[in-house]
Amino acid sequence: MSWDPVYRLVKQIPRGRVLSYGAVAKLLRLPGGARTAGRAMAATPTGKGVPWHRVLAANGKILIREPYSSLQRKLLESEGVEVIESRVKMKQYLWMPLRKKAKTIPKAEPSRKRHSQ
DNA sequence: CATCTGACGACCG
DNA sequence: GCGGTCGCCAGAT
Repeated sequence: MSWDPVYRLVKQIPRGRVLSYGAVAKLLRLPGGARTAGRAMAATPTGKGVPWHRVLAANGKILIREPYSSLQRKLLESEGVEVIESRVKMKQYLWMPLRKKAKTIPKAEPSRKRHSQ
């Protein structure tokens, strides 16, 4: 199975934004749904510039185990994505590829403004 | 070839 | 919000 389409999509996720496995599967119409997207990510080749850490569970939780979970969290936080108890606020960081009728960001941005807090 | 195992998610209690 | 079940399906054993 060629996961190329998956990696191509993931590469488009902007810094500081995330996508869920289910969303990836849906956008690409992967057979098998979210789990297939998960399989693709598990097979992600490192060093190809694929921001695999920007893909989370639908509820915003980091599902993978150590040591990758720690790395994922670290990478997300380095992009300004707040991770609390292995979880992020999907409502806030979820990204939607801008297509014809897609709305923009649900709410706010990763706050590239002040450092209040 | 038969089973098991997940980087999932919707559902239910 | 959390844990268990079920459907899904490609690789690994």
